[in-house]
Amino acid sequence: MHPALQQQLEGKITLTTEQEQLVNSCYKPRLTKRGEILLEKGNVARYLFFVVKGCLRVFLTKDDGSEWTRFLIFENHFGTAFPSFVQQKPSVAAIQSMEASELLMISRQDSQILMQEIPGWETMMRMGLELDYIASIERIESLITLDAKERYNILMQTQPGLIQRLPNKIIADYLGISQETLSRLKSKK
Amino acid sequence: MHPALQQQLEGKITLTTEQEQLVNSCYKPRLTKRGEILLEKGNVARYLFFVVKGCLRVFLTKDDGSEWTRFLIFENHFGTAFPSFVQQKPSVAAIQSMEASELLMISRQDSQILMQEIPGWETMMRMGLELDYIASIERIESLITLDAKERYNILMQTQPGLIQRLPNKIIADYLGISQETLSRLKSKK
DNA sequence: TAAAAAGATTGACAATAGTCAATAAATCAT
DNA sequence: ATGATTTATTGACTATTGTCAATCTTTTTA
Repeated sequence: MHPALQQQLEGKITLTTEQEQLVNSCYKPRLTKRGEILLEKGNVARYLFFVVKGCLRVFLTKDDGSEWTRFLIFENHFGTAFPSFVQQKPSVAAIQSMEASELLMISRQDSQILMQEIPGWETMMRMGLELDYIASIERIESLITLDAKERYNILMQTQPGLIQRLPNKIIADYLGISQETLSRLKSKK
Repeated sequence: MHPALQQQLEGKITLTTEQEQLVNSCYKPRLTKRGEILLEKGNVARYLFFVVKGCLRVFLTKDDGSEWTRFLIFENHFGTAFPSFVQQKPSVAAIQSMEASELLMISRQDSQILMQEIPGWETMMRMGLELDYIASIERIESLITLDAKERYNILMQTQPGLIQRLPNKIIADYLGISQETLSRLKSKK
């Protein structure tokens, strides 16, 4: 099993040899180039991605060409265009690799097989889901209660690496502001 | 079993008599008055609520007295101050009954007992969680991609009942705008 | 390394939304 | 019903953020 995945399971679940083989057969490795599109808007998100190395972004596009970053997925985290993946319907969001990345990917069907076949796997997934949901609740809170500057300050405190690693434009999208506004915030504070 | 809860389980899970008794012993009924506080900020959210009749709101308060509605929970939906409930830590949000309401409530511990004891219960919870998470992702999208007027129009299309039922102030909080702005949007469109 | 491309900053102005205050309307309780 | 309280609307002004354009900087690539 991939060591990064192994580490992810540590303390949460212990697998028999057969179970480990099943897990291995479900997760497919994938390498991406910087900028590579993993899912186009309008297609169904067939895979859940685990980022071993690199960074993905899930983003929205409008007809006028503007873009909005819905989520960023860093090392040792799972992510995908979630509504599309769960409901297996066309995605409104696209997924792009922000850096040359190393991924493990699993289909919805295989994910369900693991939940059925491996006792404790669904519990692990459910608990992961709870944490993702909590993170998204906290993002909603910051969007409705804070102004742009406060949101930026919090991001700097909680995810300083993110700011160094990604272009301004992406961070601005993620915060729900224009890149010019972000640029001005940075000089002000 | 309460018919509203029964209906909720329909098509998702079938219970034996013993299982049904276990479920019944876990869900406690509660009646609330309009305006009643079910959880104060700073306390741990011990219960997940199922709204049989009425409406709850989960809201944030700041020191200056301003309030923000994080979530609204209507008939036949589950909800609570989720981060606090899952992690059993003090809540930043409070919960209030917006109308005289009829609720069923279950503790985190009892919820876990049901997931352990009843095959399929955790799957049902996990799938419910997926849908809640999707709803929150869509709310994030609307907050970062749409302006106040667009958000209000969508709310009017998707939840017209909500607008008639709740005071302006609450809807404004929920949309992340001031009540004056909401009042102006309503006359404009 | 130089040219080209992409990204970041800054200025000027416009648009959106917030705040404070006054008034009007609706709801509640006696 | 009626006075009291809460809620909603409107006006005037302010603050925040967005847009467009120009310039500067960094990164890529040939």
